[in-house]
Amino acid sequence: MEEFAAKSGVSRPTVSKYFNDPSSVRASTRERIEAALERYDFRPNLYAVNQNRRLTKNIGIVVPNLADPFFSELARNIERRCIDAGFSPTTFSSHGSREHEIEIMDTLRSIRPAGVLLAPLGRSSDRATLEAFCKDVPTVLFDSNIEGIGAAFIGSDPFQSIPLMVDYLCRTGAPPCFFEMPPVNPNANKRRDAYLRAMQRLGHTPHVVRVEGHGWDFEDIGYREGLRVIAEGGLPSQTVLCSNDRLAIGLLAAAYESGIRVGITEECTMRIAGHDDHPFARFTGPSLTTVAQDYKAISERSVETVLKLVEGGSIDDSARDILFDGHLVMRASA
Amino acid sequence: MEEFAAKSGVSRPTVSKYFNDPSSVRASTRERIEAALERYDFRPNLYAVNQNRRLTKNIGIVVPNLADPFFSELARNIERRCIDAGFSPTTFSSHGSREHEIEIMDTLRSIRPAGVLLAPLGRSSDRATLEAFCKDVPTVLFDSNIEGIGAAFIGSDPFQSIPLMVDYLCRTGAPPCFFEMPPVNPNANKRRDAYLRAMQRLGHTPHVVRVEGHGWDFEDIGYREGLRVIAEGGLPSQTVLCSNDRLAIGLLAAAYESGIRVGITEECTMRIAGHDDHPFARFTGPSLTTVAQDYKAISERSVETVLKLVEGGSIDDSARDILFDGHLVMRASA
DNA sequence: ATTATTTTTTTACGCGCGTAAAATTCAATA
DNA sequence: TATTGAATTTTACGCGCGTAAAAAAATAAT
Repeated sequence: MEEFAAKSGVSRPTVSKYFNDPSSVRASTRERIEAALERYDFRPNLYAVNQNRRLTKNIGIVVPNLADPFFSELARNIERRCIDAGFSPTTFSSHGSREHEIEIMDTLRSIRPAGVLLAPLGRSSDRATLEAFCKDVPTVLFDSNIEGIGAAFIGSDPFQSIPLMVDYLCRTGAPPCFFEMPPVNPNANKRRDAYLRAMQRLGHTPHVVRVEGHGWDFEDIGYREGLRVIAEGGLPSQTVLCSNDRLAIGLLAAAYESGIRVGITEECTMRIAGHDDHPFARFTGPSLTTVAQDYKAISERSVETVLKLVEGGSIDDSARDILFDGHLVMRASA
Repeated sequence: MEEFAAKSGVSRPTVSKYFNDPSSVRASTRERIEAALERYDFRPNLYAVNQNRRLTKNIGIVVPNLADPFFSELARNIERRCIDAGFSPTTFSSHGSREHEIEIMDTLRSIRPAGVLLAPLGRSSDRATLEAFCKDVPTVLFDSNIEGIGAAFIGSDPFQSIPLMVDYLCRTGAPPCFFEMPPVNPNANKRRDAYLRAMQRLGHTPHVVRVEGHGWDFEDIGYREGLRVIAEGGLPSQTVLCSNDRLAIGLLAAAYESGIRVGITEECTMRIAGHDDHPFARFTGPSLTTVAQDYKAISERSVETVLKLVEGGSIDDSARDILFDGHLVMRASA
């Protein structure tokens, strides 16, 4: 930087200032630096910069499972917004495991992030670890909430989205049963509760089909348990609302294999709906009717919130928990 | 570290040495450091470490599209192996765009990686950029090759895997046509060529169905163009070998929507096969018959190779291009 | 007990930059 | 032209560590 400053005819601290904020130097100075930049393509050493800055420009993003296209899309969206705001996002995946999540918190500390966007595992999370982390680093939770942790939470409102789907299903055919696996996070519980409430409000008897399974191979659980439940004739209703799209995708596969026609048309004997609008939901056979989460709003608000924290702002209570509405995506399966 | 060294009763350089390789200090010294570590949980500042090391322990991983579970799995596998070898992997996704790929190369330079594992976009890649990069940083290509770039290439052998599938399809029914989109990388071309060759060898007339479409939304292309081709009755054979699984997933959706029964059983009028054993291929309706790439072997060898380069080894010609065999995964669709 | 070897300590330097305070220059205003 | 305030430069310091060379200490071999 010393050399480069000489080449551009300004002092080193001025160059340093330029790289931290080009608009903070006089226009004529800026031109000189940028002219030199063309010729020598100098760039500050990332490690030296981060070692000396009071606060890095790093933003950590943590999702429970990057192999899930839902989180992959969400993470990508968030990354882009961070970059546009002049920050350096780094995404981590907990791979559905508590140990990984803890490991990531440790790694995060070592990169000294200005802020973190965390979609926690949920039930598998180690509360103490996350709590300690959030005390040290400005952290915003998204997708899945853990009470009392993080400066804010941004997600979807199951008590809006689930009734939306239940209403639709009841209006267009038999009232749905609810297909779920042991909950991995609070969302799953809330979705079930929202289902129960919505059914009761409409005067229908709710039926929850809880199948076995653990881990994050949701499709596999939906498929295996779907095969079993169908074979045993154990579905209390031929309209099935699944706790999430991935489970629904598995159940669709099971139905297909069992020779059951799924869909809204006359000749079909079963209806299956999901929740989330998973990127693959368009390409199942039949295409999956679902409730779309508002990716855009969630990622936008999450980044906004964490950046506000980073810049020293505080979150007032009205913005602590933000829940966005989902919207119905009607396709062929229900 | 100064303080911590005092607490553990050894000198700072000794502590530094310990963190670089715990086995490089005497056992008694090591115990004293680790005892102190329990009480004070000190950890070296990542940025200071990386600024001063001749070579960082960073490994860059670049894939064309992390939203594709195929690459997501591959990347995860590679990451784990890097960590186990004592390195710090960071994964980047080009998101299917040339600009992103170039941007990533730039970012990579700034983290001064010891080595890089690169699955290039292929045709959209900027050759000059990659070439320049590989000259500066030990780089191993995987999945998709670009002639003359990188120290080695690790991938699958389409001239083994495609004939495997073609043989199977011909043996069990009508010879397949080949369903492809404009190739995004050399793999796609090689797969088509391998198909042509395999058909000729078996004495059948090959038919390539090339549909329009660009970008990395393969399912969408398979679906939209599938619908069109089916409606126009344009498939030269009712057995279709798709260039990759994602295209096949789209085509399956199109067939379903067109009321065509796909599968190997009597009542089915169409067979569809894919290539890659995409994580979702098990859950399509019907489940997708495909050729599995050897994830494990590819990731293992890729990491081995780049680490060898990093540690100063050189790659002899016999290891420059490594192609692993795929294996047939027979499911319901063909 | 002496020598040879390994490990550790001491000493010293430098990595490439951020940052703070004081001194200086500059452009715009009065 | 004098004044003022902002922008810049100068000066100086420190971040937290790696690393090299020489000196000292501990261990192993003779």
